[in-house]
Amino acid sequence: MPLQLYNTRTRTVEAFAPLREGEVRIYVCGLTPSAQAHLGHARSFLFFDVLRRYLAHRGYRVTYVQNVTDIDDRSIKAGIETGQDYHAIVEHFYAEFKESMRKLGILEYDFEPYATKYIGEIQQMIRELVDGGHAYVTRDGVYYRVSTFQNYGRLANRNVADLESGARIEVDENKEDPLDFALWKFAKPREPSWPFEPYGEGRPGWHIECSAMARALLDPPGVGFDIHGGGADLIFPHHENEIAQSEPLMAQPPMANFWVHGGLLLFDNRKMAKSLGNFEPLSDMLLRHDPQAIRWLFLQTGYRKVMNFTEDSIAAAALGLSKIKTAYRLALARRDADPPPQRSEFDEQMEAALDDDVNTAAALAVLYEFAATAPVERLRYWLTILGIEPNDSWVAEPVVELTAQFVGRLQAALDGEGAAGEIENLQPHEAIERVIAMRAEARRQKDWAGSDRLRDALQRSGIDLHDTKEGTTWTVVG
RNA sequence: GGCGACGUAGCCAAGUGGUAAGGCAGGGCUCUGCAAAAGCCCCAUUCGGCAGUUCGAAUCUGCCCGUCGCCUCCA
Repeated sequence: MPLQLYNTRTRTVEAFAPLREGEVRIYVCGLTPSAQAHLGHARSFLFFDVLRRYLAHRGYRVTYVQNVTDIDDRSIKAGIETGQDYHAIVEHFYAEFKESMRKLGILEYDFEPYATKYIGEIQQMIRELVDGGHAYVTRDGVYYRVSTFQNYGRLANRNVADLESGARIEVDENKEDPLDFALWKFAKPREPSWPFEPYGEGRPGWHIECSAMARALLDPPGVGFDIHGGGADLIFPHHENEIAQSEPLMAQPPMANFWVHGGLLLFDNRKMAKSLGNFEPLSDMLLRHDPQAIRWLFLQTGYRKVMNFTEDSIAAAALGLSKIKTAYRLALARRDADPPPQRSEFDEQMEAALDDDVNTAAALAVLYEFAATAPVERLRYWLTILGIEPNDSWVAEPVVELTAQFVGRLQAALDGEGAAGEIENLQPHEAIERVIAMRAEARRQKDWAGSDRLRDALQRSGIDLHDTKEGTTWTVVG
């Protein structure tokens, strides 16, 4: 069974097949870094990261492009108001975004095109549109003539008449039609601009960059690429406009075979926005929460569904993930008994879940079912496909949280046991091991009271003990 | 006003015609000197409401109630 994937273009779930044998080309609309990114951005990009990893698992060579809109009205305005270069602002926020993506375990993109690095390609496309009668020049820019594109509104299931009657479209007497949109904006004083003969100096409109960069990087011949993605809020007008700009110039539309959109993330049941007072930068949120728990939380919900974020939900996800971490640790301990690598029921069920329109929630259920019995190598493999790579923190005790003061605290807790001196000058983890050894000795002598006092001392110092058949392990608690 | 999504146990959530996955929380048991951890088991006669189609509906149709999104920059 091939991968089944929902296609916004056809509004159905379809069997995925690449246009070129063995190769999948994906373009995802990236960030406009004129402000800090938030968790909603993370949800969207996290989904495309999983899709990409799974396509690679299915044996496809994946080319993943995610653009950077490094010029827009907001960054220009902010630059003028604060006296900074608009591009310095963009670079600052984008660097912060990339750091967040790294923490979330998102794979590096194959191409990360900046709009301002593709001015030539953008201008070339605008020329072709003007030459073909799809665009016209006004006093303040070059506009796309929507009336020349028959399929306008098809992706978003809107018809032109309804759109035109809508009261929310601003009236602009420069435009032939209210639906027409800017391809090129002529420069006003102090605005960054590029020369563009014969039309006039200025900068690209928002939508044209994606059309131009997707063509340049994924589809020079104009016969389409495989997947175009983004958040559901981009369907209209952004993706509709991209199609309108691209398809009249193509040898063989559609622009993208599959259009894939991720559901939006809400906070307090509202879209996150500064004006609503529910905005928290992604970088701050990553300071408060385990990035893998955030990914786990998103994996629990269908990618197309609107999802409401709450602090309770992330806490529950973190607990659920911790169970998997423990299972992984146990799997590591019994790895000698693992069967030789071969396809198993576990693999079958994971693929069945992910083949079904990337049903990560179902995949997680499979993971929970097999976590206690699967070979550690398979467990690691599938966790990695989901972007949850087991790292050192999964197996090693988090000694980093223990400072030199910890030993002092432990000594104080041991006061009266005559054991404080035993751990003098030891590193935190050595001190813990020492006390565990002392407790083991006490237990051997059936000195339960003494054993329990040592355990209590560790507990008061923030260390929980777990007795297993293989020996005693410990974890740091709050 | 137009377009669309959603409403499943205390909470999160999968399932979209064949008789309710999974996670968190809760309860029980096993193991253990005790505890913790872990493992096993239990936990919705029912899917916002009301009609209808069907042998059969959480899943399809209609109406109603509620929540949200897009139509303007937006992942």
